[in-house]
Amino acid sequence: MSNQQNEKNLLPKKTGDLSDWYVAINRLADLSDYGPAKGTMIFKPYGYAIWENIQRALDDLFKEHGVENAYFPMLFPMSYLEREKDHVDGFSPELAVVTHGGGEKLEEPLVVRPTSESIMYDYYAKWTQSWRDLPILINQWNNIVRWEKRTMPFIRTSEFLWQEGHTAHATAREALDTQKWAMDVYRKVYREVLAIDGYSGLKSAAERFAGAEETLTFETMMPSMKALQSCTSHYFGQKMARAFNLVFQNQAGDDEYAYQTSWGFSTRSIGGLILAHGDDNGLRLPPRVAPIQVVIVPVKTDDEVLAEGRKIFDELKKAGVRVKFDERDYERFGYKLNDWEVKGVPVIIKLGAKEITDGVVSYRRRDTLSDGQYKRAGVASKIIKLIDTIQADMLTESVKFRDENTYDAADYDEFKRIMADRSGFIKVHWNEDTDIEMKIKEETKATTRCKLAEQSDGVDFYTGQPAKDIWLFAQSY
RNA sequence: CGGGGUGUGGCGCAGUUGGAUUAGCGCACCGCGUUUGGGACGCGGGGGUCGAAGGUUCAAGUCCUUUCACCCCGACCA
Repeated sequence: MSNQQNEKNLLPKKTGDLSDWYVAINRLADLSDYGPAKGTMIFKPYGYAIWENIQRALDDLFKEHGVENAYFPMLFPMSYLEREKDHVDGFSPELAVVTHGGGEKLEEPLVVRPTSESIMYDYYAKWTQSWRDLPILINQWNNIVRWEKRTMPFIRTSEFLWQEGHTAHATAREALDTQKWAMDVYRKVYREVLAIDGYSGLKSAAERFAGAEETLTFETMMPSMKALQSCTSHYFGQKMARAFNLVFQNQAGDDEYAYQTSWGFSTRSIGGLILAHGDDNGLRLPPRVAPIQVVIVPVKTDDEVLAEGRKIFDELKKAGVRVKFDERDYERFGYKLNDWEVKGVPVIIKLGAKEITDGVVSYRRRDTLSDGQYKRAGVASKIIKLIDTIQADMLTESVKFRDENTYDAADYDEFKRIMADRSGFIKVHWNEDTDIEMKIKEETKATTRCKLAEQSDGVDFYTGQPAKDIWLFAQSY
């Protein structure tokens, strides 16, 4: 933290130095801590609980689709990565390599997985003979190490957690459908669980995953107007299968390389969540990811209030709400309210003698900071409705923010003006050209985020030539 | 990897320019009491050897040398 404030552990303004705010909120909301080695982080219980909620949402959707979980080793020989040239070129700059084990130098160094395509596909090849062995639909929840030069808790760390799904199919169609299915799942979880909307589409050749033929991405807008690449889904065609000799005999009796996909969703999403929804008072968690959805804070911890608090607690718990009753008697009322506000709990119930006398339940919504009351009788169903409303409102807010900061640019001058004046996302007609892309990056710092699915007749904003494709540009995180 | 910065109780910092009594402050922590409808107050406590190593000096947090680490800004990335 840079300056004076924090006399009382208060949070800096989000509208001030975003980096200060981000670091402070991680500490004050008890989300994370720095690890002892550069770029590593500790997921504290409250932060990890958010991840568990995300995991559950994704995992359910994967399994519904027939994807099974498995686990492959974290260490494998360097030679595995080297079997696909683009793949190793993409990852070698950020590899952690184990050269010694048991006090002796290893004959062949082992890499700590930066992603698992190579080791998994080698085994897929061993397991596959016939078209009947396909598809293979495997996911793993694991950790990944990439030696990042510039790190930030959750957003980019040397070690991070994610899931990586890896599939092999008998046809290109099936693989492409799977690639798209995974992105649909991701988009759904971002929207419906994290209450964050963004843009999805195909990456340009320059921004594509190392070794992939096509990469689908979901790009979300952060308050700095920078884009956060929030998850990706790749189509490999037969490229990886060739490198790993993943061959099957098709129904006609011919040998054929399998068609493959991989897709990943990482703990970076938590960083996006913090940045997208947080405000000057701290974290704001959408109810579906919130480890605690409702907290009951007693004004005084006397017997009457405690008894009533426990009753409300039981009712909400029975109704399936993740609820906490803050019975701490060594902290004051005001302190506790602020504590839960910083932690982003969606609904705070304030319980005192007044409420008991009047037969009501007072609450505050964290998202809007507005207060309200319900009749005591049947309060659980009201709270559940409130939780749904908050979830929906936060998504609406996110969509609005995204749309309000997305601009069209007819030509490069306008493009440059927008980037310089207010930043944001820019939609343009453009014919993909890597040289032009590089030039734009140099001049404006903006890069292509993705090619949107929509198409229309228009003119290329850079060259003035006819163009159908609509591309999204922004500065990336 | 380039540029900038910082290492002093758990956290945030002052002290370093011009070396010198037992190294300070705020928050946090412990005890007691008074408080309690939006981050309480009083009194009393505990805790650091100044990132590390070496050197100069009668004397080093402060000067010199070396070294390590982390943070921020850029190029690379989920």
